[in-house]
Amino acid sequence: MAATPPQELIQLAYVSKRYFKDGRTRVQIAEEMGLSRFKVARLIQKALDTGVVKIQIEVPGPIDVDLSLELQEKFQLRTALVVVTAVDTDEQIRSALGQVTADLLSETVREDEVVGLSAGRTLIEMSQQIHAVAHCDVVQLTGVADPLRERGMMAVNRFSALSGGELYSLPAPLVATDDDAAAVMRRQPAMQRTLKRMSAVTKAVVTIGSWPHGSLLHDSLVPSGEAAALIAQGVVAEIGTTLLSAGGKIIDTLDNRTIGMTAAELQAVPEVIAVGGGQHKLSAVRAVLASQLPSTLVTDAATARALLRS
Amino acid sequence: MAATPPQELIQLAYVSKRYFKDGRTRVQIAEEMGLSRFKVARLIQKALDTGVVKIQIEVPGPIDVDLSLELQEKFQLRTALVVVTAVDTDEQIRSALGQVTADLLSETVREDEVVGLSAGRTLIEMSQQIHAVAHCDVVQLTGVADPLRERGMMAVNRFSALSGGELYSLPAPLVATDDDAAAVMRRQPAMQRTLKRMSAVTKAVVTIGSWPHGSLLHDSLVPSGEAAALIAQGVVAEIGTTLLSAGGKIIDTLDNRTIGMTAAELQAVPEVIAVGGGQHKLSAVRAVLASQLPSTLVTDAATARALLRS
DNA sequence: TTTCTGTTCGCTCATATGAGCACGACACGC
DNA sequence: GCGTGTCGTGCTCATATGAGCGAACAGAAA
Repeated sequence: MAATPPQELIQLAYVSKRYFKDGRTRVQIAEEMGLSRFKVARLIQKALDTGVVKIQIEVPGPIDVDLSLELQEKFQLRTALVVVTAVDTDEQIRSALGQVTADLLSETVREDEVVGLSAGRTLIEMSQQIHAVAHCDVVQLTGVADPLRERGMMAVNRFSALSGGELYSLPAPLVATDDDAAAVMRRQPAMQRTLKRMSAVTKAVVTIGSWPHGSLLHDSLVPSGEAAALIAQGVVAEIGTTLLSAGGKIIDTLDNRTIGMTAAELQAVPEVIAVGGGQHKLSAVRAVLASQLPSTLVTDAATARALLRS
Repeated sequence: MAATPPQELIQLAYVSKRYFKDGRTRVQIAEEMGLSRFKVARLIQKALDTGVVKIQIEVPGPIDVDLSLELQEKFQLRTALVVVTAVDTDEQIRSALGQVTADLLSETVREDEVVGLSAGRTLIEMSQQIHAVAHCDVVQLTGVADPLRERGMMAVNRFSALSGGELYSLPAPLVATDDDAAAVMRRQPAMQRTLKRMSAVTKAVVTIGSWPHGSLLHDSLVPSGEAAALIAQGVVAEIGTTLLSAGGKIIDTLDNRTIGMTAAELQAVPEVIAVGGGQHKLSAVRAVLASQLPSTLVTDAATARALLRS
């Protein structure tokens, strides 16, 4: 095909500018230039076809829209958010996921919702990045993992302070030494208040833990040597206090000893936002998606691509 | 203003993609997404406003559209073509001007027009670059300048060969030694045929000569020592065989001795394309524009910018 | 020449679109 | 409690737009 000659290029460019930049209608441009509106329409079409006018869609910020939409489609999610990071260290990824989750919550939390937060480093990150959120109650969904120590309740504390609503905290370990200990703790009035509130949660934000590496629950069990048995049972992931097999099946072995929202309660939450990504979390994220528990996923680009390949 | 949150960004990007890339109508998108068409319209508007959708207009090839349009506007030209060159040597500029002029003529010359060409290096360049043109007669508008020697008639010869029409050549010097010599030459039948055809020219392509440096006519007069007197009379430019003052006034001192299209005939041509640019031609181009003779100008970016500044 | 074919143009008419308006939700101040 | 301003929303209706059509023309083939 022949190159478009210069005089016509000028005309294409001029018409395009009037139309796209200046927002005139085709009719106005036609009158102005003494052409028929059809001619103008064809010029605009030609400008589009020949590449004189380029339309690019690009979101500001660290979201990869294409990946997000593909994930959303493939896994039947209400929303998927794929975060792009400059470097792929776990540190960076966690920070970026936290930022995006913070924005997501600022955006979606409505007045007087009941927001549930699990404990985890990514959500601590989130709580540091969030700057505004509607007035809402905050429910701590899981007990505090030993490795986090005093930082364990940071996320709910900060978030609740910001939201100005009621805080339902869970001052207890993530997992108790045995069933009885768990039962005792659950009976404490402070606990009861929070546990009862679980069923009112409208939006749960849970981090994805990867077994065996990258799970706070796993790490809490290692000292007592119990982790191996669960791995043998096929646990590859946790979401909140719920353990999952590679196929996304719920593994309830530990349920009586964990303190936090139950799998059944989680399933009843209208909006479950699962957050997780990074090098070694791929199969955990896959399991979580297979479980159908989350309606929204926040993850990183590398993980997203790997999920789409499989 | 707050940054647009991620979930909304996804929506903006998705709607934009459907609309701009996939060409769906707003109504279709609205149905597909379960929104009102007004909502979709507002999302698209927001995408435009926030810069999620960027529309850039950029012509392929060496034309600067903005400068061209500004020139066109400022000097009331039918068309202005501003050529962008990688390097600003006269050599490069001449080649680029030739190329663009070639494309321009390929585009605009209609069947059975009568095209007039002046002699000059830029038009020789043009004749080498042009590959197709409608069938038309070609009239040589000026005699041959001594410095060009045998290349003087190259442009008309090549152009005419390509067009397949009649060639009206002017095998004579650009300027004769005196009025009588000019009259004698003009009376030759071959000349008469061409000179009579001048009034039929529908499209004249003339190069802009700059006095004192960059003019074939000037250089032809230097040996006989006559150039100085004309410069003293204020000649700063020539277009074809017509001399111009800085204000664009026609200086007719030499008219009886030059062989070629007269100023009056040039004024009568419906479309006069003036071609010229390069370092030292600025004031000549300015004079030519002031003369109101050309309806189209082909020049380089540096000259265009200088013209717009003044 | 005639005929065929492809291109460009401007038309009609159904549909899409924009401007402006009215309504309801909500937050704020008295 | 009650205005009152500001949103976000979807409406109406006049206008802009796209799809598809036939006329006009040019170049190629017969």
